[in-house]
Amino acid sequence: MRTTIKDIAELANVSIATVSKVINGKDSSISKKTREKIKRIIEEENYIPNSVARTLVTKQSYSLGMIVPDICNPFFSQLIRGVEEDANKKGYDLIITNTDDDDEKLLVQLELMKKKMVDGLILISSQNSSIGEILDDINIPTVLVDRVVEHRSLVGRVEIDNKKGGSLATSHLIEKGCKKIVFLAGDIQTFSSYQRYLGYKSALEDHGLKFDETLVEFGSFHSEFGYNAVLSLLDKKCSFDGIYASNDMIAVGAMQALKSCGYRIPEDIKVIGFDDIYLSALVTPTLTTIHQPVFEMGSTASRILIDYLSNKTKSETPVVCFDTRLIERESTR
Amino acid sequence: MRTTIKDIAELANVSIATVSKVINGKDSSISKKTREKIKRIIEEENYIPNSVARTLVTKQSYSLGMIVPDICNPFFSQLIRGVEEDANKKGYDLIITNTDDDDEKLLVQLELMKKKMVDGLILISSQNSSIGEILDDINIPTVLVDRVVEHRSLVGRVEIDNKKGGSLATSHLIEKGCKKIVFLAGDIQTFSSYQRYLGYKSALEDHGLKFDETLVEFGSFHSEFGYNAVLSLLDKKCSFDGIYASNDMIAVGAMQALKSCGYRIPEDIKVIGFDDIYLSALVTPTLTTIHQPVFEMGSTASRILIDYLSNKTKSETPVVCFDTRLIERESTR
DNA sequence: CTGAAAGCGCTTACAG
DNA sequence: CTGAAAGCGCTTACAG
Repeated sequence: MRTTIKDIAELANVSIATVSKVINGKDSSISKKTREKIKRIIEEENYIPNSVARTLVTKQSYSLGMIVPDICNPFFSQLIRGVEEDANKKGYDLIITNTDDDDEKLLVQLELMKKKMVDGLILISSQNSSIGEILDDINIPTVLVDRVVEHRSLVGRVEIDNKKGGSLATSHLIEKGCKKIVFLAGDIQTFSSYQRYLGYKSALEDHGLKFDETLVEFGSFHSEFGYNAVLSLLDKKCSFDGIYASNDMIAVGAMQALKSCGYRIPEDIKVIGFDDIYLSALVTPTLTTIHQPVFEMGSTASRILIDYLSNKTKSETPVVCFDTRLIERESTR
Repeated sequence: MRTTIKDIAELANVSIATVSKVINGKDSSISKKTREKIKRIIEEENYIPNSVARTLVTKQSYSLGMIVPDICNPFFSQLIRGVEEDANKKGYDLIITNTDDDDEKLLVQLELMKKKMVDGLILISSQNSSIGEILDDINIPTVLVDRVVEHRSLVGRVEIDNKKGGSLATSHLIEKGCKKIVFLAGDIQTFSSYQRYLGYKSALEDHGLKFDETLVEFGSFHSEFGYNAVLSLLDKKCSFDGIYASNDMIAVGAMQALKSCGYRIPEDIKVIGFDDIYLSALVTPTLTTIHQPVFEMGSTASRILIDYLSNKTKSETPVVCFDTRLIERESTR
């Protein structure tokens, strides 16, 4: 049987209340002698307090839930690292789940977070209109990253200016001489992707280029989509000289397809991505992209959430918007 | 205030015992009428049972702990996906932490798992001699992936034949004409890396090549190590015509360094990795590597663990050893 | 068919 | 300086 507070109390000939006080450092009133005796016994017995019991009475689990679309996308694994960095430092741990952009899964996972009594939630969800209501029901303090869903337990948002980033990317291709720029949108239902799409359109307009909807492809955020979309465009004899992808995974898939069809990057077709995952510096040619400070975004999300949990003063909901910047690499040089 | 079982009981005019029974499907003795009434009220109130309270009494949390070195390495994020696939299907969720190969962190995380009452553990730890004792203390049913640490709560292992894989990789380079093969070992303290090292040595011997310790570099499992190790070897005017890296991240870093110094892959120097993470098919040239069925390894680890938790019959500790195979790509063609 | 009561391992307000 | 007691939200053996 596992050692409990009762065992420690018996061994020390004190009450469990006294043991509890020294465990929690509320021992200013406890004599030095008993305090040290209890500490010694805890040490000897390798006693680890049961935080499940503790959570039940204090209503604080010191766990945060983190729900991401896909842990295998380096953008999200880095984001997790950022959250972890801040949260662990403050004594919180993380329960992480993947939605695969599936709202059914999201719902199950939100209920899981409720069951497990997480103190707060860091969420990169879908944007479906029903999500707001569900979050209202669940009612756990939530920080959104790169998403916008209004609901009553929202305590902060961390984001970048996706429209500006999209415009930056598109303008860069135009300045490099591209006239017919494909946009690989990924899932346009996603807030950030839609904003990047708007940025694409506005940059075209700013430079006097006509928007051509046959140059836009919709799909998911994986490299397979980029690969297949490019093949399908080439198959349709669509001609283009630049590709702007909504994230780096898509861009990398697109580059693969181009190379397999004998196109040279950047000579024949230039490619730009979005996110600046480490992968983009490792592929050949290295990928020009829009950098997001992803680690910092994660730690900021955690900081906002834990600040809220510590103060419970629901002041203005903070929205932190990070700057993006263009990282020019070989794929557009 | 959150809805509790007491609220539901009051609304239904029954005792909490009765509500508990219908929640848990132990309602064969409950009249259809009360059962349906209770279900309706649960629905109406959006009642989600508090699993923290449940865990405290049943001693089952339906959570598994999973401790990996680095969630950002695609090998581990894929492994997590494999575990998740099996575990979620069976009603278990995951608490995931990163050790960064730091034993201090590992210790804290093991205590966390104990505190949180996880039912079992899937562990990719370091191999330090003290870990066995610590695991004895912690005493949570554990499945090890790609590691060997004897302890009393070990319930299974999932692995590959790393020595054979290492030999396969090295032999491939030799058959492709390499005479001086560098081994980028990563952290040789790691069981799998050491086995891969033994495979390297034995393949050299089998082919009548002399082992040369100046061709072996030790470090970590990141691309930075591969990059720096190659630069340092070149700096020392060390000559070589093949590189075998202990994982793909290292190999990719090594390729970068080679390319930046003007070497052609595979014409001047051939490169082979280990793991077959998705990245290896995306870099240029594409990377020859030793494939591990990582997703399946994850789901198998989960299956073994949950089987044990369901039966508690500690029969023979199962050890599942998966086959590896060579994936030939451009980097050795 | 239903419920009262004990108990899981803790914390905390209160009494002495 | 220390402890008895109530309570957190559940489950379960038992009684009726």
